[in-house]
Amino acid sequence: MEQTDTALTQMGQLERVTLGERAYLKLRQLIMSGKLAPNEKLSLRSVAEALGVSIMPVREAVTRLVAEGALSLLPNRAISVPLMTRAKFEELLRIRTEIEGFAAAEAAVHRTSRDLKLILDYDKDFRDAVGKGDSEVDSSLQLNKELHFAVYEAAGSPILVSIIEGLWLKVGPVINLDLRASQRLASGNAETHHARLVEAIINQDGNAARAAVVADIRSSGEFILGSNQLWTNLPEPA
Amino acid sequence: MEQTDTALTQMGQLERVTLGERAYLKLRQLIMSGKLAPNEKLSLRSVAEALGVSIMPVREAVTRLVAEGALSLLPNRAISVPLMTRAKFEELLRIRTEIEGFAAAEAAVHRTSRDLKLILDYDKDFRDAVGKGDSEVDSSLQLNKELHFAVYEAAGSPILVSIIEGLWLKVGPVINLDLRASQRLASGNAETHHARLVEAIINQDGNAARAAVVADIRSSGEFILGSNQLWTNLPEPA
DNA sequence: AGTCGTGATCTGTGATCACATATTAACTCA
DNA sequence: TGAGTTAATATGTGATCACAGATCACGACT
Repeated sequence: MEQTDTALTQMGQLERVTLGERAYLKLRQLIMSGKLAPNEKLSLRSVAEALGVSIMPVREAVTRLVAEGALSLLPNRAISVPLMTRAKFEELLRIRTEIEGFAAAEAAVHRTSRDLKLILDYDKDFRDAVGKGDSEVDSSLQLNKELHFAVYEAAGSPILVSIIEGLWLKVGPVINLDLRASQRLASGNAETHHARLVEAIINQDGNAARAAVVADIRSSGEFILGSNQLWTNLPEPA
Repeated sequence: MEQTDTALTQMGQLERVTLGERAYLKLRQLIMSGKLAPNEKLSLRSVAEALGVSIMPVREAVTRLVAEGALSLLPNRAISVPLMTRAKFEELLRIRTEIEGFAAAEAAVHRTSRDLKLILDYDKDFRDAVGKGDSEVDSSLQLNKELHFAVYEAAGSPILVSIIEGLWLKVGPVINLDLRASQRLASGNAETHHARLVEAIINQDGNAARAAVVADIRSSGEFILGSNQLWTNLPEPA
């Protein structure tokens, strides 16, 4: 079974992406970027038709997303984007500060120079996008996400990253729906927090990195808590 | 829409458990309790036959478990219980101490008297089961789990609990497979840590609760790291 | 008008079929 | 005896069918 290190052994397996996986990624992206509004309902068949596949792959994707809490399966057999309550949002905020703070601290300590370079790049891209103003809100939100995850990846713990992805998936719709409306108010703080975060990671200062991430999360969280009166009392849509 | 409070309004919805859900719970329990050994392979059709259903519910269950990392989908189209490496086990240990420690601290602060009563009950049951010796290893492991989760539930954060469930699901096979062999060595420490944990929760001392849980996790973790040479280098079975 | 039944339509769930691909068995040839 | 090849079996993935239950629209009756 042993082989000399030929080109064959290095070729790497060509990835098999099933339709279910692609449907999952597509829906996931839609949800996380806020393209699907909370309480929006969707059906297997309509999504399947939109994606040009049968309902089977969609079933698989929806099953996963429901298991992760990114979609909700109402007792009436209806699939919907779960609507956020103030209490749940605050719960997520508490958990995120703890876990993402931990990840940032680990990242600061364990980062490689490669990690650092990536983080610096994303930070620069983010500042550029924000500088361009409202025309780049979508991409600046995207870059904000990529910067955060570049940091979390640097912690060298895939499991931790996947946990955080799950949290962002839950909080994604509200964050993006809200911040897209008025990005400017929050982005000013974001740049400050990001600067502190990057500096902490450069200095490999775990506590400072944690503090910066916590402040960033709290800042955007409080902004949304203050600006959005919608989901405070919204049991049912009109 | 408003109704007087008649028997109809109190009846409560009768829960709808799909076959897929039941298959998921069954497999999940098997995995978490170590009944399925790491690297054990299983097929949709064989599981379906064992459960007396078609493969559809099994597909759904397996899909979820794979998404949670509790099962692994090999590139050869084979479903297997993922085998643990030393590095991954240590990674899980680090994450668990952080997250479960946080949950315990929150629990100590936010617990109600109802929560406390439940925790005390489970603690007593656990000590009883351990006292009965090796005949009760399975139930003492089960009670250990229930005690831990009674604590985590007391934090009042369902999302946090589900995250921890995911971690136990990943770490379950190894833990149970190993501890079942020689429960006695670890349980002595466990009782000590549990006692400290319970006391901290009584006193609503968050830091002490966190320290106790962290010590408990580290203790059992190091026991397994020391006793089990298996998965250090086990790329393939015979 | 307001309420209740009734039919049509749409929903998720489960079973079955179809298929490309892996795994294994048997076999051939050296 | 052993390597290479072929036939057979088993696998996950995807599509389609069947069905119970939910939703909605329309109409009848009070």
